[in-house]
Amino acid sequence: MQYQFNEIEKNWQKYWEENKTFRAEDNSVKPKYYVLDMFPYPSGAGLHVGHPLGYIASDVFARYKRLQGFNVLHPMGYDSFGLPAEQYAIQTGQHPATTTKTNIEGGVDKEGNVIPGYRNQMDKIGFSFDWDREVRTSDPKYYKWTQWIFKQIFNSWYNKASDKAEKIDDLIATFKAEGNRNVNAVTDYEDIFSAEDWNSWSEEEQRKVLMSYRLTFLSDTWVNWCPALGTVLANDEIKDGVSERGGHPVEQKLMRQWSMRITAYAERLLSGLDGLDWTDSIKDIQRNWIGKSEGASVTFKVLSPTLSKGEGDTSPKYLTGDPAISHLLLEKAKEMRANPTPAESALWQQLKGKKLDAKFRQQHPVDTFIPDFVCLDKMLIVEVDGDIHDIQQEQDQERTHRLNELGFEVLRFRNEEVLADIDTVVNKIVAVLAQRSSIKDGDKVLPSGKDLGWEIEVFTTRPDTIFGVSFMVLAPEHELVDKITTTEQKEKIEAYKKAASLKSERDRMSDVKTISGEFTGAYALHPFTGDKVPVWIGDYVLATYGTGAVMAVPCGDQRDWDFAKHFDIPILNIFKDQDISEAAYAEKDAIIANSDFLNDLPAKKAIKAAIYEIEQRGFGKGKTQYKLRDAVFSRQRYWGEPFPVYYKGEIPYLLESDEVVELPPVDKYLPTEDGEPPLARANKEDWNVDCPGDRMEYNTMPGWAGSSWYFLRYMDPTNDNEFVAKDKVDYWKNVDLYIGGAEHATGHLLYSRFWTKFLYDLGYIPFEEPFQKMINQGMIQGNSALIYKLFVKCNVTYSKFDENNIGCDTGFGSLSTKQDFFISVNKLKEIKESKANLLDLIPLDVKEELKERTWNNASHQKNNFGLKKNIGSPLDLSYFNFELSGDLVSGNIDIKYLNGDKLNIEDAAKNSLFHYLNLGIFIMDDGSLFSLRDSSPANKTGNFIVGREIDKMSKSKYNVQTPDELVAKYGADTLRCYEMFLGPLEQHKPWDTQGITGVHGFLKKLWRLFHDDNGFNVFDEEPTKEELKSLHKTIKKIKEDIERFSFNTPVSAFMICVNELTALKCNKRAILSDLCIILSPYAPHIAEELWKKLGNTESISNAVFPKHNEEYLTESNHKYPVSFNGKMRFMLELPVEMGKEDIEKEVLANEQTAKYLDGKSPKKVIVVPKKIVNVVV
RNA sequence: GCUCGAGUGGUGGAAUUGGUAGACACGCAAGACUUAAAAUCUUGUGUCCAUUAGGACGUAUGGGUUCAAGUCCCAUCUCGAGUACCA
Repeated sequence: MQYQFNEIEKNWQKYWEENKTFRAEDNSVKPKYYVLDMFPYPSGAGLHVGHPLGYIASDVFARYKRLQGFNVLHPMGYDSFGLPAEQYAIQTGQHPATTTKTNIEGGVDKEGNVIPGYRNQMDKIGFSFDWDREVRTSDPKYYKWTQWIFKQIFNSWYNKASDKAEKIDDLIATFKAEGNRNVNAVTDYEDIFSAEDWNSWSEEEQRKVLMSYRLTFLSDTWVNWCPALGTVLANDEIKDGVSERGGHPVEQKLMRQWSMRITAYAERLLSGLDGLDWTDSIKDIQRNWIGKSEGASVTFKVLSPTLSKGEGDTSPKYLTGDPAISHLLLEKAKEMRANPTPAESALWQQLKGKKLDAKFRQQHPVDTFIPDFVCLDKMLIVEVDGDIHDIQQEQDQERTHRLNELGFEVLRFRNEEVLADIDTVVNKIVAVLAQRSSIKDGDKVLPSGKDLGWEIEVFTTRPDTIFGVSFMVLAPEHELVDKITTTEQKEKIEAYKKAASLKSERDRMSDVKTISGEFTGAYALHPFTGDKVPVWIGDYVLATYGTGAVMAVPCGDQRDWDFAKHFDIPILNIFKDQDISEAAYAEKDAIIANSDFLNDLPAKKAIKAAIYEIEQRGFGKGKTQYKLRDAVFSRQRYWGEPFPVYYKGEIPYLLESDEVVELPPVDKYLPTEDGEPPLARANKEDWNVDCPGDRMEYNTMPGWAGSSWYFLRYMDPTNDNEFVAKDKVDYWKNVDLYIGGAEHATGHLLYSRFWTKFLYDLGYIPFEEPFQKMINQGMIQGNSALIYKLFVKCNVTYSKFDENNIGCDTGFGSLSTKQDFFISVNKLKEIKESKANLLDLIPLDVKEELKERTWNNASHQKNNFGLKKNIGSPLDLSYFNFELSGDLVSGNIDIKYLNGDKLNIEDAAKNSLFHYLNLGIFIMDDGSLFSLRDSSPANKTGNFIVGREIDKMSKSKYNVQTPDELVAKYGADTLRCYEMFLGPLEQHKPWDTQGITGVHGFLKKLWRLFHDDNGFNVFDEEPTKEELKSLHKTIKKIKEDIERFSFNTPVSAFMICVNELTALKCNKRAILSDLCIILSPYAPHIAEELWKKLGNTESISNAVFPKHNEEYLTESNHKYPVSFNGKMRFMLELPVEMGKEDIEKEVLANEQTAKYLDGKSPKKVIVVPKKIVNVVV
């Protein structure tokens, strides 16, 4: 009786659907288990054999868990918003909803192509999905809740104090009551405001401030703009500088965008990884992406250009007022001098005319102020304050602070003090003057001028190396560059900036080797030593990371070292006993030297000490920095979730109603002429909601919005009141096993962790991580078929010279053969190996014909020259020259025309895509020629072998293998077992159908165990010991293998078991029943069929996975491999319970032992009971 | 460059904690059945030497630890993935 897999599989698939066999119960006494596959995007191309690989593995596991008594949730749905459907809509004008539906449910597209439909394809493979829970992200019933989550995020801020997201209402209450002074939030808002400030602001102003706190916010951001796709892309959607989808160029553009403040979660996203059962590689990728670095931020003061020249400007400057307002200041000063207070007047009498050995000026403008008295040489300011100063102390403080920054010391006296005891006042001034050095004495004193007060803030992970700083480098885009550059360097700096800006992102990335930079002419002050440090610009410093500036430590950083060497900047060595003459020493294990208070400390301690000291002295602080950027959340696209947002002017508001905002109809899926996103084409009345403002939001959400929370919706897919009911999410909790590709490491897998943590913070779900255990299935690669074509050309060159040897006519022409030549790949190899010319493959008469034709073709020149064919050389006066050449090109051919590596030429040529095969001559593997036009197929002698290449499986390579064909030919059970049998799930492997016959044969063999020629043939006899051993050995192995997610080895185990039982001619019910159960996760259809034939009425998925019985596995004897010096020589069967000494005796007594001892006596005998014996000679 | 992973027959791969390397399957070869083909079945199949008996060599390469290494350690090479001037 034959194994009719097609019929069996159809019947059981129908049975499962009708009986809802795989429905998951929301409330069950059974323990829960949640098995999830990554969300598929339903493309028109349908599934290829690579897609179901993960689904089969998860299905095996889900079915196994059911047999183990778990209530299993194993759902499937579609991430159905996305770019391809929209691109297709733009091309064909069809609504993406229509094509998406066809891609899922099957049908015929506009061009008449049959679309199989994801659902139909999956059904054919016999998955145990609970289809009642299917979700589609593009369904308004689904995206209603995506919008709802967006609203929650909009209405939240991140409280660093509690380290979680909180409601924005609480923050507003705080602002109202006490301003933001005590708020510790993740925000880009830098100012401090009071409750009064807040309450005095308009709603618009308040909303602007709140925008800086919300976890999703609108801001002008530099984004990756892809002109070809007409939208922005997230960092993870770009690979190698081009868009991941389509490979289009990407440029930087400043746009007003929604962003998600994922950076608030950077630390938790990082630390959360530790508890996850994911591969190290994925964790590493995420760690890398988050990019945490700890260190310090340090501020360097910059010297003014005058001093920076090197020699310094030592003469005190007379004009110290802000040049921008100098005329105002001078006028005011004159006015004040004319009307001094009595105290001012009294003091001036003591100070004027160098009475104190220092020249004082009265009412002299400095910066934007007019202090009462100034000594420019000693940079001392003396102020005499009246009563008015009692109520403006804050302003005075600020003024003093500013003047201090400029290098001035400020002495303040009160009116009464001066009038009461002027001598004491003067003495004080004299004392201070004596302490201060003259500006002429050194160049470290900052001269006055508006150009001061500049600072360079840098971030460093190695504050311990701060004494090794010998220069600083700014990114060419750094805002200080223009200000600090000296006039001498201006031209060079401008040229460098221009060159750097012209370099594209890709150039900058690819050209990391070239060292370039330019000196600004300015110097910074080392905060510890006070040394002058030259400030350079260089494009190895990125404007977008950190502060866009670095303190360069050439001895400890290779890039700084390279830069210093290249520009001949001194390299200070601050490491004890380290040679830095050839390269920088970047390891953190060195001892610090030449570094003041850091000397003799190991790096780790030195880092702490340095940060402490930096903080103490107030020019920096310890800081942690992340590479992770806030995630851009707007797409200028149609086919995505609309935002529940409208605008009044420029201010966005959330729609208050809970109603879903549906995608409005539009006339075209293209941007408007003003460059607005497609949704701008919809009028206000086209939307299903009332827009209370000026307009709706025109952007849509990115692809990752819907997929960031879909695993929650499966728990409660039809709930109209909540995104998921509390009791359901409390029961199902997070995903126990997640199977999918590793390509989402920095996208979906990071974003869904972010949203999960957010929903957890707000108390909606009871867990913080969405996917506890994850397995990344490897890619199944396509095995492309290549056909090689040789173009044969005859090139002719000719030259004619006149009597004076001057060329008067030259030319070039070429003709090719009438037919192309296709070459069997083995012939190509032969030629290559023998290093012969490819043209040797071409028949002589063809080459002669081509030369002849080329000669005739050149008739005009020929007659003109009066020359014969093939004569002449460049030395002759006039000549023709012929040359044959061959160009080898390869093209892909559809793998369905292959039998092994042999091409079925006749069938392939019938396909319009490969019509060119009709025009060619095939050089077969035996060297014979074949042409579809000239010879009949019967005359064909050899075979035509194609080249093979491992590629990504894709339509354009004609190497796609669909599961449907294989299911039709071998059945779903065979496909399932074969895909698992191919190798470890995680590994990448090329697809090859050759081995599938072996797996198919195994299922046929299984079928024959239950049947003979007359039909079903199973008896109730008592099983033998061997039969029980074979079965229980297999039960044990299957359980162990599945539980450690080794999906390939069980298939071998089943084969071994079936082979053994076949050899034993076992047809006993007790054995075969259990075999059916353990096989059912892999081959569910045949298992169900045989289970039914065994007399069971319920589905095998309700059966219980049998427990193996150790008793059947233990044997009385063990076959010991006996080794001599580790080399296995013979086997010796001994009783299991025999002790070590007895085994040793037995082995040494054995006659074969004598042979291997070769007369020597054994030094030592190692006996491992039930394992091995090793004799050391 | 850095990080992670992997290198086992002609091929996919197995060997779970150091204990018989190459299970299972493909492919190939020979044979059986058949008019023939397909299907099916049987046998063989790491490499080399040897008629056999048997032996030598073998898990990318070179060292090491061990009674014993595909497995552990060190160095090197190759391939794959991620990332890329991240301070």
